Amino acid sequence: MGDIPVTVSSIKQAAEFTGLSEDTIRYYEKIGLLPYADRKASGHRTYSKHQLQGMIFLTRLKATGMTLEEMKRFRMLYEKGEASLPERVSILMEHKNRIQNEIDRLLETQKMIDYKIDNYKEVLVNPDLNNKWKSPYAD
Amino acid sequence: MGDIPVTVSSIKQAAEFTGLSEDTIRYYEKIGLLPYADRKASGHRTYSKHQLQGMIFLTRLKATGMTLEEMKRFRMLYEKGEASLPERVSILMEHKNRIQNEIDRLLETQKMIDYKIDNYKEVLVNPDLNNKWKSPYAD
DNA sequence: TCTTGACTTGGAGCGTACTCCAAGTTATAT
DNA sequence: ATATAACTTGGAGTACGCTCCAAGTCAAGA
Repeated sequence: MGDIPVTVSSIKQAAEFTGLSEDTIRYYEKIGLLPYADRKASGHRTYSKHQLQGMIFLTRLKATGMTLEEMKRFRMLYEKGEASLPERVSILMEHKNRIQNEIDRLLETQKMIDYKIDNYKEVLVNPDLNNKWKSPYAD
Repeated sequence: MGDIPVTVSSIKQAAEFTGLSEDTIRYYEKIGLLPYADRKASGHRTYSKHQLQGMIFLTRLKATGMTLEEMKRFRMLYEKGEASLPERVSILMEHKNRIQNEIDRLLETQKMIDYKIDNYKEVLVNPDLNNKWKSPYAD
């Protein structure tokens, strides 16, 4: 006995679930980032829970700076099956490293902003400081 | 006695120092994100250390997701002088919050990637798991 | 049956942030 | 003096990631 395809969602529901717009989902399919979706007899797209979860994962990758091209490459590897697992692992690890670098940069900038806010607050309390003492980033 | 203008850098040196391209610096000036730069008699742009530091600060804001429009607004306030200090502080604090949210999202995604990599590694060790047990994000 | 809303396709258009180019001027090294 | 590099301007073009539209089909309730 074969699997029963559990294709439950319309594109509208998929959009609600993933936070993507319907247009964006169609666009992703058009550029090959998402596989050609199953259609009902009417031609309307239909999505399984599994596919929706895959889409959510893609949105996480996108939200953390992966380009559509890289995501597409990742999906292509997935389609190739198990033999591509090591390469998929290395793509994910590389992306994780990029995320770490991004976090480091964000933390540094937060510090810089704190420093600048402190300067601003000192000037607010004692405006004379504004011209007498200029720190880096004090402008 | 007036200040001696310490305008030392060419646009090329400014580009090297800030990591922006020369074209980008000219573009920023064109859209009003950077003030109209001082020129030498020849018409060539010239930048002071102070201006270079301001540019570096802008690159930090940009690298952490601030749009050129927001940065422009920040600079406009700066031009208005001290009266705009409270508003500048609030812009910076808001941006700092956005950075924090971004950091949180990045950390979450890192966790998700770790989870997925772990699944992949289990499948690599025992390929039978690939079809028998599908976790979320396992595709 | 009729109407309203959801969906389809292909393609055009858009916002952001550059990036490149042409034609001309200025600076510098030999 | 001359060649080469650096710079100027205005404007056109590009890359990415959507977003919108027109014209038509399909679905579901009154």
